[in-house]
Amino acid sequence: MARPREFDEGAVLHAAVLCFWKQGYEATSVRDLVAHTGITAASLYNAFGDKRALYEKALDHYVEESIVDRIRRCESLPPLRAIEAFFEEIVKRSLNDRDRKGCMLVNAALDVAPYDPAFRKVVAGVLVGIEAFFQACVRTGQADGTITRSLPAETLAQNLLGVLIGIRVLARVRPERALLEGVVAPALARLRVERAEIGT
Amino acid sequence: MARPREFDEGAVLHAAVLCFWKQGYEATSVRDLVAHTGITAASLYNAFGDKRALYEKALDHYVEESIVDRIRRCESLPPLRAIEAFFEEIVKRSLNDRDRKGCMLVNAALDVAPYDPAFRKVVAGVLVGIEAFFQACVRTGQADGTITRSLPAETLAQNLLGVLIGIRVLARVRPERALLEGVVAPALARLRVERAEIGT
DNA sequence: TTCATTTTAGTACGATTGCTCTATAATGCG
DNA sequence: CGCATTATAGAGCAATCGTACTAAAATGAA
Repeated sequence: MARPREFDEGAVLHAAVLCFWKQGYEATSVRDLVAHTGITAASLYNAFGDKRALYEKALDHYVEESIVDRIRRCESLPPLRAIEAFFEEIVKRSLNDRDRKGCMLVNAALDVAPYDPAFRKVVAGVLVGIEAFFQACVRTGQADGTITRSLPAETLAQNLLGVLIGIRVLARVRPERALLEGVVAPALARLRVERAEIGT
Repeated sequence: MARPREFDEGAVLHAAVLCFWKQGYEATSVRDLVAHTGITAASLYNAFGDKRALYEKALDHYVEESIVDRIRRCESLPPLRAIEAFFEEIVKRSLNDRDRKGCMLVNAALDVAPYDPAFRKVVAGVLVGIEAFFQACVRTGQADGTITRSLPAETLAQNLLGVLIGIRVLARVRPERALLEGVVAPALARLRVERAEIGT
């Protein structure tokens, strides 16, 4: 047939994720990518298309192995616990994030989404998925009495999504444990059933 | 003495704000700035220094006339009402933001702050100021009984800051009224005193 | 008026950008 | 073994980047 590839596609994609994640789309040059992936520009263009196409694949890769995976790990827990575990992991990751990369998806929301309708759709779609995860948790919790019914599940889920994004942005500027936990605490406290609510 | 300036410094700064706000720091070229401010590159460098210095002045300008001004307008209201009015304005502005510029400060938090310690300090400082505004409102409201005492003022203020940033980011990708109002609603509902709490 | 000083205008510089081209290398099929 | 096909290597392209430079223009002081 033809000459075989000398690089591992997954490894190259992972390296590309790191570049785009750390520096953003515009600030990452094709030469950066060449240096960090270890393959030449020709191979890169041949295998992934242009810079934009590579970014798209890198973002997909990130979403799949970071966000989708986290949701999968959490959604088997009891509903309230799932939401708590989700945020615990987010706060922990944000505080261990030494070079303050934040979340690549949230970065993409301000970096590429506003200037490219296709990217906006991708980012919006993933955010809808996260919101759906929260909403499913809340709905289940409301049914079994572990989560408050004082507000609709949609509304509570939307609030959780907003808080999540807020933490991810805030952590890149003020990565302080007390602050991040302070942002989360009222959102979680709000989910728990009030004493006055029990039995209604 | 010497030849006088032919341009209005404030007008030029305003045009520069629009450029950086709409496109971000990297994506705005000096030629863009020249085109939109109406002055030449030489005048620009002479009056404001390099691109980075101009961005810094533009960000200051934005913060002063957009954020500081909003806080000033709200802080004369009753505490709970001040917070409500603040978020009402944010949601309204986000929905009227046809080209999805979002908030220049929040944009700066992901655009320049992570890569420039000086900018990070500026952004962090303004965020601390917003948090202080929320905290002052909550504290006053807790004192006069209009805001819940079930959580510390610091924590509630931190949550409000996170929600604020979340809305600003979310609005650039999914500028839907129901979503933005859904993000805010639980945060505000949380502030109000519960029936069970009255008289404690 | 002459001078010192600053702004303006336009051009141009070196560096970097995303991307392409040509040439060579490596494979399986017939 | 050729042959078709794809991958790799590295140089190089036009465009754009931030910035600097030179020359002309406009002022108040002397």
